[in-house]
Amino acid sequence: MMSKSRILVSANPGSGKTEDLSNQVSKLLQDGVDSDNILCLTFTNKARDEMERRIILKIKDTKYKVPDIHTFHSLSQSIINHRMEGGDLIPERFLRYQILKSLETRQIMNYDGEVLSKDYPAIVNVGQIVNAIKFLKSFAILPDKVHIEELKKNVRMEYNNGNGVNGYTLEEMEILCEGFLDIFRDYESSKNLSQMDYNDILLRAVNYSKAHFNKYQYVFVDEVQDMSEIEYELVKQVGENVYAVGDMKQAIFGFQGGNIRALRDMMSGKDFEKRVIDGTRRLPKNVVEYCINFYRTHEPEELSPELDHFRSMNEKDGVVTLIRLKDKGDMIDAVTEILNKQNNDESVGIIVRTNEQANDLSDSLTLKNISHQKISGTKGEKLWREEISKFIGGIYGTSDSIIGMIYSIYSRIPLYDGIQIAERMRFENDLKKVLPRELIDIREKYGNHKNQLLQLFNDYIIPNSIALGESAFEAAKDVFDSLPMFLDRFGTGEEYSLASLQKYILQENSRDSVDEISEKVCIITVHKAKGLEFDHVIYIPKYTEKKNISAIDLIVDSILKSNNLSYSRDERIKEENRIDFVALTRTKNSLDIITEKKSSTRYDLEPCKKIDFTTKIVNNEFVSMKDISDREKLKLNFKPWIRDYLKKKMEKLNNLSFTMLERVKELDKFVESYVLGIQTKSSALTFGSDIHSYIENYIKSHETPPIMNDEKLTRTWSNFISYDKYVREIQKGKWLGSEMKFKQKVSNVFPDIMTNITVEGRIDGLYKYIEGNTEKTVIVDFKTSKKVNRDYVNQLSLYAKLFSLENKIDMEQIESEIAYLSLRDTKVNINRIEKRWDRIDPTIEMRALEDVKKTVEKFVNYKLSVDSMIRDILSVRNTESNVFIEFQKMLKMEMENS
DNA sequence: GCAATGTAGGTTTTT
DNA sequence: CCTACATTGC
Repeated sequence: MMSKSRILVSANPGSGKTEDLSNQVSKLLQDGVDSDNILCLTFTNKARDEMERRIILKIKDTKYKVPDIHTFHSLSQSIINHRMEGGDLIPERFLRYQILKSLETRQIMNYDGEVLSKDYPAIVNVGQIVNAIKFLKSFAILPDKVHIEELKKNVRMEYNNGNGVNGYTLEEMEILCEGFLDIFRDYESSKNLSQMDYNDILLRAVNYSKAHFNKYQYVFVDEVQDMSEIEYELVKQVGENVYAVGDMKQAIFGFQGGNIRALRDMMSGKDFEKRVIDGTRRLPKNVVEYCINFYRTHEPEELSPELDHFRSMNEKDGVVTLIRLKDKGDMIDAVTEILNKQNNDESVGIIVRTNEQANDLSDSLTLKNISHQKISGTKGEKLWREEISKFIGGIYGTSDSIIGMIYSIYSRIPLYDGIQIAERMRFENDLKKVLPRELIDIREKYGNHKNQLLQLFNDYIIPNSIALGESAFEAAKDVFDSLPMFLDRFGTGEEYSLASLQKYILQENSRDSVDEISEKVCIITVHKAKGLEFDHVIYIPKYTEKKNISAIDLIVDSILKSNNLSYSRDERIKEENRIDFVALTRTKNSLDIITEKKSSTRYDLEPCKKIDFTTKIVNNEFVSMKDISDREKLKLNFKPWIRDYLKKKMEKLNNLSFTMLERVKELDKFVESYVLGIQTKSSALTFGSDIHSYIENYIKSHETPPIMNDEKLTRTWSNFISYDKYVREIQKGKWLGSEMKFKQKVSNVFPDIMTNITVEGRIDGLYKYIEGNTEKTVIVDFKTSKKVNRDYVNQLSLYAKLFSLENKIDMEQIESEIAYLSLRDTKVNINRIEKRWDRIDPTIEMRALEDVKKTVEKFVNYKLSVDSMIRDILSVRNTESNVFIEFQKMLKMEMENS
């Protein structure tokens, strides 16, 4: 083989890449090359095992030793170990937590930790930054290679060319650039010498092998199209002769640094001898034709000479079917119908684009009793981490967090008992009198979260997780494994707190998946399906055309650019085509593509059969695995109580507040706060109440607040001072009071609502001024919200009405004003906190009062007819509250069984 | 016909 | 989280 030292083999899907590699290896051995001089490299452990299996098969009857077969990471690890520089792999949770901490303490964004941990794509969040850091490091870019002025210049250029980021001003972006660099630095310096992330392993190996490392004579690389810049570097350093096999059309790991540029260079340059493997054994004729057509249609510019060699050596014709759904909800029925037609002995791969799709589909198939396997991602464990966090919160915390713990699944308290306990806790200070004995014991025994945390996991959380099922156990074990590193790093000093521990626990982690395919029907993402084949494939794509670049992507692109590297937006679109190509080429027989009709044109190519599918069954309600098992359990001892409880609870609620009214519009929150008694306090709330009490003291007794060392507090306060100036000097007004409570009968406020309940409001500030000959009274509500919100008008309209009734002043003489003291109209914290005061227009105010009236009516109706409330509770979707879901589920069952 | 309300979507993929 | 667009209600 090695007439020339570097060979690049282009191999179409199913053409026998691994087979070719193992053949070449055994040929070398037969030619007398020593095993020790040969190295095989793969990307995944799975591929490594497969390669080993094939080679052993080839040489099993010979005297040859199996050569080194490594993944890129295991090779790197062995190089590092060789240099006595071994280290610990840092859990990704650590990485994420570190980033969250930097984002928060440096106040880079105008959001608090909870929001920054979620993946709202419009907001620069932890997930985006993790990806960015990993991506940059795959190009060997560390903070010292980020030149801030260059970076900003590139960003400015994009903005000047009209390629800015939606929702971010140039000013924000420039500040964000600095923020990103700070976070990157924080992250790198947070690790000690022995701690490494995946990219550190490669980076260190490259550096060490540069110094000196015994080269292998021959290096074989599988899936060469997925190689990142540093992996390419490593190959060049460890091997003299290179035999690389890959397929550019299957490069789908660009997000991970998979660098098509390296492959393009190899293909176009003269360093490598180019070869192509002929034919495909896997794919039947029609599928091959379809796939060629697909690639040529969507990538007309791409030179892919190996496509001319993409010929089926499979005697079957095969068939491609495009199933066009009228409605997205029909998908499960389409899948079911296809599965029902399958031969039970043959394997079916249901290939999806995202883990979320995989989870949803798997749950639906379970509901239909269709046995299958889901090769899962790691994102399904969020719920369990939340439950662990809530439980720990109550074990180590006080008051409100104990109520949270009572409702957590780990307390093992049934919902009914939980409600009773939460109720009693409001009047009873002695926990021993209300909490179950076991929880009291746990609080006492493991009461110190610094020292007994791991023991608590050992003794209680992990055993209980086992009882809760596999995914609960996986989640708990995963959290447990990553705790020592947290305690070691952050467990000392002032920054250690229950809150920081909970933040750490709530972060996602990525783990190696070890799933082997064992079922005939298998749900799998495209990326995991790479390298696999099935008798039949059902592909459910999720293709989205529109691509607005995100803030963090622009920064990453600009950093690459200033390092003379590039990963263009075009490349992102091309990768999407390749992802489809990989999915389409996994089948040995038939290929079914299921897509919504409106987005089907992309796949409407010859040769394919087209079917328009509409389901006969209408009901496609989402129910999760957990629901099913719980339901079964609950049916065993079922005693209806929720309806009565809700009724009683509603009967007791006889005094409305504005917050309560707001919650009526979001019943999940209403149930949480007023039925279950769970009060959540956010940092925004603390901030708001601090400011409000400063203002109260100032208005009532001219007290000035204590020295503030918080930027946001200081600026907000200074905004209040300018408002005060405006009131006294411009309006010539006089403060009359602050924090004044008013209470009225609802039937006084809204005469056509027949009820005995009352409504209450608290006015933040009140002043009067003279206009012409009339005295005007202004009621003021101070807001520390980031944004102007038109709902506030409703609140003020109600308060104005309450005030006019209480003081028998005509509504005409009352004006209301919203004073925003802490407006931040940007996503990035540009260190500016704006102010504005809105005098409310009387006509708008009247309309707003009508709005309030509707909500009050709704509330009164709920009190009168608990069944109408139940109906609405049952129709709530998309809630984030686990307890509410539990409540809803129980209620539903109760209603169905009564 | 317009306002109020609901909901999708903003990629996402993983050694 | 925030916006844009679709659907529903009066």
